Amino acid sequence: MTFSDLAKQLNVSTATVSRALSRPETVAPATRERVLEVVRRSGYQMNAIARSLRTQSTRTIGIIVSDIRNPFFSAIVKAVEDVARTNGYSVLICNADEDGRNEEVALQLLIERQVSGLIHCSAGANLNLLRILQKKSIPLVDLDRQSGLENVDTVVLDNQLGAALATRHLVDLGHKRVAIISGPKHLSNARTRLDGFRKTLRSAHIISQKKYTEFGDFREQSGRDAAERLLALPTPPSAIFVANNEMMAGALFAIRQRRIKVPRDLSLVGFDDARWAQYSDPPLTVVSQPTEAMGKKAAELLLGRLQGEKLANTIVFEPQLVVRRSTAPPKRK
Amino acid sequence: MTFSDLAKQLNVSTATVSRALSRPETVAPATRERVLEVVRRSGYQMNAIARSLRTQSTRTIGIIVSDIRNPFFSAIVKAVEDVARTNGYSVLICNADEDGRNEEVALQLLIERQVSGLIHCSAGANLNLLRILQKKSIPLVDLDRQSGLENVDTVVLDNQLGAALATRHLVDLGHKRVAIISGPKHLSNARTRLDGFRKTLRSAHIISQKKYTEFGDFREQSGRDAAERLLALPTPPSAIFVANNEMMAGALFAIRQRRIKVPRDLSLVGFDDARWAQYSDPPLTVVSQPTEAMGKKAAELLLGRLQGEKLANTIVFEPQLVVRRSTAPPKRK
DNA sequence: TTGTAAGCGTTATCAA
DNA sequence: TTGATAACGCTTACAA
Repeated sequence: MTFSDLAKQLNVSTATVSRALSRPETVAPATRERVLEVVRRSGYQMNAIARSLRTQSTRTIGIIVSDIRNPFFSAIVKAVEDVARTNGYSVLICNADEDGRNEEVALQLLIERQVSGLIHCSAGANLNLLRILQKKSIPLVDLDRQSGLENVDTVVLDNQLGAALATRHLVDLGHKRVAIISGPKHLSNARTRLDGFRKTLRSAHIISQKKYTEFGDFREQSGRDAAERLLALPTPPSAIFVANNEMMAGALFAIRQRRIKVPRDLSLVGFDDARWAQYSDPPLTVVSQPTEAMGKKAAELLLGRLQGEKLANTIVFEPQLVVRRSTAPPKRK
Repeated sequence: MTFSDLAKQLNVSTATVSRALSRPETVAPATRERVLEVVRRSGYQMNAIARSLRTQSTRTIGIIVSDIRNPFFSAIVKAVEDVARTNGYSVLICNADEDGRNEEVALQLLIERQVSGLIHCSAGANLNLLRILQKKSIPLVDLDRQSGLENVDTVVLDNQLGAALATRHLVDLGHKRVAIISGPKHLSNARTRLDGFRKTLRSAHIISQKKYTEFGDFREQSGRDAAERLLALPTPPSAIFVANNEMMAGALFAIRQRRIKVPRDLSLVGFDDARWAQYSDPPLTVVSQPTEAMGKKAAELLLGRLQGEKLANTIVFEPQLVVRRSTAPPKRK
């Protein structure tokens, strides 16, 4: 059923039907009622595709996440979908699985589908593709990870501070052999965390040793592998800072396999307070970030842009250290 | 940039451009190359909205989940997105948050956006809206929860068996005071689990007592409340079967607050093996379900339908009991 | 206040 | 093999 069917039935023009539905105040009360009544009775459903083509607006926001199974990103998606839906927008979701090629495909797709805006929280995207967005003046917000584009709204955590909080805590407990399982070098958030870690050690006059610096890819398996290597060292670290929750899950696996007691033999600080961190054995000390708030903010910035806001904003959220029971002073030798 | 711009530049008609891109074999090799070359150089991006309007096909699949933060659903979404993307489909995601009204809004939205098909894993939807889908012959697959519609593809777990496995395990350990924290009565999966629980108790000649049957809404808070009530009983249960992972998280919270020792004072079996279940203290005994496989299957059934498959399939997956350390024989009095 | 008609960017039919 | 043109279902000048 289309407007023209309805129009025939009502003996009015399609324009009137359209107006009655989209801008009711521009239609005489009597006709308006007549139209709306028939629309209700017939169960007519607007064709949003046709409308989008005509208005050049899909009211759809795209989101690319790097790993939808990571609770950090589910929380983001939830928040984004929430503000989208309540503002009459829909969400096209793409999962890059921490893989740059998937991300390119996704980006391509979203551009073709004419999304009104994009929330981007994924890997080292193809900058050229992202620039296409800008050329088409499709607003973009970088979330959690910075693409490096100019004049882009950005929502991030103060990762440097987060890492510093974690490291400081370890240092204050008396740890000297402090290791890090960092994220991949091409991601801004990983780099900043590593940076905060190093600076804090330096300011405590501890030399951050190369053998205590491992790199993963933010996924579980890599955390496990990195932990294995660390634990196999002749003098293994007495504390590890793991730079995201997925790698922490992997690290825990390795640690349990070796029957290492946390925190007696090894202190552990994680990044991002996934729910399981508090249920874990022992409950994990972590740097927590306000995930839902970040997602919400990102969506709001995007909507703001779509409503004409000119300037790009950068919002920095504050991490918090949540001390639980995976950290303790090091064993004396 | 549009076909007509390209056409002008190339001195061909828009029809030729369209053909060169969509059905290259229908165009003379020479012109084809010429067209493709210009398309590449100009960085032209197809407008999928216009195409959708003309072809009456959006190649978009909608998914309504009841709680995206629940790892069960993130796994589903991941799997669905995966097979969608590799088949040239996009995914419009809606999060109902276990709320029927949100679900209606979402459904409305997805219909207007002309999704090619819908994967439905949410609450007791409005059957009338779902019927609209059928009238428009938009294929629908029920995942995890059955809507009650006829001739609909369905992917479910054998919930009855799952609950039986869990209950049997408890009974075999010698528990007589076995409680359940069930999901809401209006959800098919909740009902079936409760059913399996009751039948198993009966077959073990244990009367399932009303005071040991609590209902939640599959969300964390309700699990916590239900556990509180159970634990406040004059003779509390010696074992609880919690019918989903979110409510388990809540229950755990209540249990820890009361400093009840699991499994010494209380045995616990959960439903769905979220990752945290194995990291929990103690690691949780759970009924596990092959979540990703279920999501994948659902997407495949949907694509099958879109490719012309006539008959509705029902696929039933098998749960497995994973025994960890939250269950033990009851304390002797 | 309403109607007419053009137009959004594709695809598909038909003719050349 | 290619081109002219209608059509998909809406919105919006502009005219009546």
